Amino acid sequence: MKNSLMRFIAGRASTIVDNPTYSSWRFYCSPTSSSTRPPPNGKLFVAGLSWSVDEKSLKDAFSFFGQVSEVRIMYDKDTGRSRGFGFVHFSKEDEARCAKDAMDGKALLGRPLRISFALEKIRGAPVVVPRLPNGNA
DNA sequence: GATGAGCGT
Repeated sequence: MKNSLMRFIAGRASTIVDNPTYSSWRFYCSPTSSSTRPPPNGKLFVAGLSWSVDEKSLKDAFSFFGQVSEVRIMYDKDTGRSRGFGFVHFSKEDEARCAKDAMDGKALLGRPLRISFALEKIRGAPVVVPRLPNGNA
């Protein structure tokens, strides 16, 4: 909470970093934004990350919008550097909505963030080819 | 020593 990452998100909140009063944080999150239908999973796909952003920085940044349950950044297996995108899991879908609407398009560590709702990625499950029971291949 | 749209073991 006392990380300086907040300053990259909201530049005007530089004085609130060490203050417990977050009265200046107005993210205009519509509680009932029924205009769009987000996937009710609460998972966010965060791309456009800088290559020097790690998971704890992301979680620290997104924790202001809600309770982040999981943060995953994809790193390259060869170079070990981040691939520039990751995933943020929120406890509530409204918080994910809030974080997306608030952080999408804005810059984190100098690079503009591109947030969208994550897809339903099944772990380790390759795309199963639906075999029709007709047997005609 | 670089790069920059994207959907994950």
